[in-house]
Amino acid sequence: MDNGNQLSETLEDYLETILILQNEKTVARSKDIAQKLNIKRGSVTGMLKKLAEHKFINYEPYGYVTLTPEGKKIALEIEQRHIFLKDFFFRVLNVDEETADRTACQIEHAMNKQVFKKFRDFLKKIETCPHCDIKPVIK
Amino acid sequence: MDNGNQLSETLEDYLETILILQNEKTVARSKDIAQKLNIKRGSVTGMLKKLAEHKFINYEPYGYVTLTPEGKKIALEIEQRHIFLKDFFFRVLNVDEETADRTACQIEHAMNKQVFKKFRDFLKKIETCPHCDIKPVIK
DNA sequence: CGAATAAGTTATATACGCCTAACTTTTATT
DNA sequence: AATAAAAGTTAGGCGTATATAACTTATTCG
Repeated sequence: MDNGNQLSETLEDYLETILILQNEKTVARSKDIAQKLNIKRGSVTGMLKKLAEHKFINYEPYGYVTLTPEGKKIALEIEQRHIFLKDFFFRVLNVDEETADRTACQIEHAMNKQVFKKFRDFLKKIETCPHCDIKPVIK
Repeated sequence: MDNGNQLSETLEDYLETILILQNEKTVARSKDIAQKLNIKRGSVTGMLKKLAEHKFINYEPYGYVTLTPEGKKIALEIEQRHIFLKDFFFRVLNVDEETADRTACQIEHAMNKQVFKKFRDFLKKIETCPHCDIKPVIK
């Protein structure tokens, strides 16, 4: 079925994870990707190949994984949504951190750019309201 | 993998659809479920069996499908979230209706009861704020 | 350096949810 | 009632994403 060039949630999660690992430890390793995503090492390889086919990552067998500019763009987008949404659930709605994180992780794929922007703008607007007294969402 | 008795998004969608069809046409038929979910008739049968195994629906081959009390409870829950979320995206955030609906359809599965309640209470609170002047979300 | 360990890969298998096509049952038509 | 059409089912297949286990390559350390 034609997915309109749209990445699956799973592949988006891989890109996000690779970005986080790059930031945390300078390089993303297969083992660490597996650990973050809570899957086995063996399952990672095939996905990396798929991401490489789409030119979202640079991948050499037994080598380190890095994001291409295109991959990084997507990863940053997803990461930004994740951070914002988690913060909203955690700080504003007062959901426990683990649930906030898990919920953000799913919703970040469901909101497209347009919807996310509108949601962010909406919260920006009301967070300054003295009457509502909303705890600020970290930008 | 143990899913902790948690229904998949897909099965939740089936329950929601069956509920909607019951309301629209008094009975849910395989053909209409397929149409609503945008899948083929042949794909529905297996899922109905699965839902019947879980005791979420009453299912007899070639018969009508009805929700069990347990199934209805879940369906109502999901439907409620859908209506609320769609309305939020459509009326409050001013997202186009089709996108609002599609986004709600995904997020309704991602927010658990606790998170959804907090989100609803949050919006209830700010929608009354004269300063913010939020268009009301229909209850 | 060379053996042991760690990391990565490959092949095979499984679960899920969909499709298609052929078949069966039910319903409608005359 | 007979037959055609509609609805439902079944069997087999596919794509995605995962697991396991055996194997290969890299790294570490005595």
